[in-house]
Amino acid sequence: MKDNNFSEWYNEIIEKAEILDVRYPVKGLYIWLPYGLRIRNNIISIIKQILEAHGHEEVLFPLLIPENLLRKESEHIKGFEEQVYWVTKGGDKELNVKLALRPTSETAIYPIVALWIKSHKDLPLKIYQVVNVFRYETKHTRPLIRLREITTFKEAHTFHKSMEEAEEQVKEAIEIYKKFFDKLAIPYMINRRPDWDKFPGALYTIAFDTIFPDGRTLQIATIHNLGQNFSKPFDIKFEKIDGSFDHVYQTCYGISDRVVASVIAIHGDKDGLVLLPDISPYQIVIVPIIYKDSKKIVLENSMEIYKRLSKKYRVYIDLREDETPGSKFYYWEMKGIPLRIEIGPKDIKENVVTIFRRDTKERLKVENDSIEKFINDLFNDIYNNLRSKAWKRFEEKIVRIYSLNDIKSGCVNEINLCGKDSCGKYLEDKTGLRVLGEAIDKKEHGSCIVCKELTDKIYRIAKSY
RNA sequence: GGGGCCGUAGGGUAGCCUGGUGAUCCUGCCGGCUUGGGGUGCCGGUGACCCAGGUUCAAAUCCUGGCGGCCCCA
Repeated sequence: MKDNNFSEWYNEIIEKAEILDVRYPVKGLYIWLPYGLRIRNNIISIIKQILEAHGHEEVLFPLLIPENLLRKESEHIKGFEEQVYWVTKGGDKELNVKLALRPTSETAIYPIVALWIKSHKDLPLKIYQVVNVFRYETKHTRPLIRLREITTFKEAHTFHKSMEEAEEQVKEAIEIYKKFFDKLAIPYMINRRPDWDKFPGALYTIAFDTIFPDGRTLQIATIHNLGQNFSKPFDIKFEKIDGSFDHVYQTCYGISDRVVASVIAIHGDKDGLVLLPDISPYQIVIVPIIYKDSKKIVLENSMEIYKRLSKKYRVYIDLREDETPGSKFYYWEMKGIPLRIEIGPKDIKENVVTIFRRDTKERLKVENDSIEKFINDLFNDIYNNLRSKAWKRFEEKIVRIYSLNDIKSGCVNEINLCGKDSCGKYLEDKTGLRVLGEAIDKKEHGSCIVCKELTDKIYRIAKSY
C-alpha cells in the first residue's frame, strides 16, 4: 500500500502510530499526540545542537505582528498577503492596529534587531527560534505537509557586515542542513529556486527537496539570501571600522514539520513506522514471553536486563498481561521501535536474549554478556542500512532527460534549461510539473530543452507537494 | 485557479438511488473465562447517522447552506 497508494498509507500511519490526532475541527490544524511529539522533539533537539555548534543562539519573539511592520517590505507582504490571519478585536473592541498571526517572523524580529545592532562588533549575529506560524492555506491541507498552523517552524536569522559574509552564511546553512538530514538519513537534492518561486523579499532562495514514495518532491528546508532588502526598510544599520554606516546583509533559513513527515514517509514500510535509534521515543522495547510455569523467572530476568540497558538506552518494558506476545510484536513494529528484545524460558536456559531489528525484521540470538556491545554495532548498522536504502530509492526516482517528449511525471527530471523565466514557465505549462530550480551541485553542457540555447545549467522539474 | 467524490460508534464500513423494521458487519474499548515464542478462542457488554435550515404524516436517506475530509486537472 505504501507504494501504490501513498496518501492512504500516510494517513493511516499518522493515526495508527499515534503521531497526530487529525480530528480537530478546524481545517489544517492537528494535535500532536505524546508519541509523535516525542519524535518531533528528538528531531528538534538534533537541529538545535547543530545550530548551537555553528554559533546560533536561541530567541523567542511574539506571535502577533502589527500591520505596519508586516507591510514594511513590499515584496514580502505581497507574497504573504493572501495567507495572513488577522486579529482585529480585543474582546468587543476593534483594535486600532490590526495584528497579524506571524506567517513567518522576519517583520517581527528585524525592527528589534535594529535596536540591538550598533557596530560591526555586533556582527555577525546569528539567532534562531522554534515557533508556530499561521498561514491561511487555500490548497489541500495535509498533516505535517501543508498546515494552517505550522507547529514546528525553526527559523534562523543572521546579520552580516558584507554581502560576501552573507554568501558565506548561505554556504554554512547548506552545511548545517546537510548534517541535519544526513543524521536523519533523509536523502535530498539542493536546488536554487527560480526567481518566480523565491521567498518574497529575498535575492534568491536555495531549497532542499526530497522525494516521497509516490514520486512527488517535498521541500524540506529553504535558505534565503536577503541582501539588504529587509535591512533598508527596517533600518538595521551598523557603524563600520572607518566610521561610516551601512545596512546589514542578511540571510534566513528554516525547516518545519515537513521534516517529521519525511522521516515517516521515507523510512516507514507496510508494517508502520521505522525509526532511527536517535529519534525513536524508545530505542528498545523488551517483551517478556510469559508462560504460567516460568512467569516468575522470566519477569525477574527481564527486569534485570531492563534495568541494565536503561543505564545506556531509552528502554520500554511491555509488561501487559492481557496482550499476547504476537500482538505486542505487531504493536511495537507499527510504532517503529528500532529493536525488540524477547526474553522467554528458552532464552534464559541458553543464557541469551532474542533481538529483533525493525528495519530488516531479522531475529538474532545474542549472548547475555555482550548485549551492549552488540546493540551499539546494531544501531550503527540500522542507521547505515536505512540511509543507503533511502538514497537508493531516491536516486532511482531521478532521470536525466534530453527532450520534452521524454519527460516523466512520476519522477524528478534533470534537464538542461537556459534559466530564462519564459522557458521555465513554458515548461511548467506544458508538462504540469514544477520547476524546482537549478541544481547547485551539478553542471552539464547541452542545450536548453525549450529554446535550444547552449547552456551548462541543469534544472530539476517534478510534481511537488 | 477549475472540476469531481464523500461525511453513519474510537477506526473501517452496509444501508441512501426508490424516505417508514430494533441502523449492518469487522475492528477497538469494558467485564469474565481461556490462551500465551507472530494479531488465542469463546461468552457478555459499550458505542454512531457532521452542523443549521427546508420539504414531508415521517429524513441517515431528498433539497439549500455551512463546516470538515479526499481525488483529479491546470
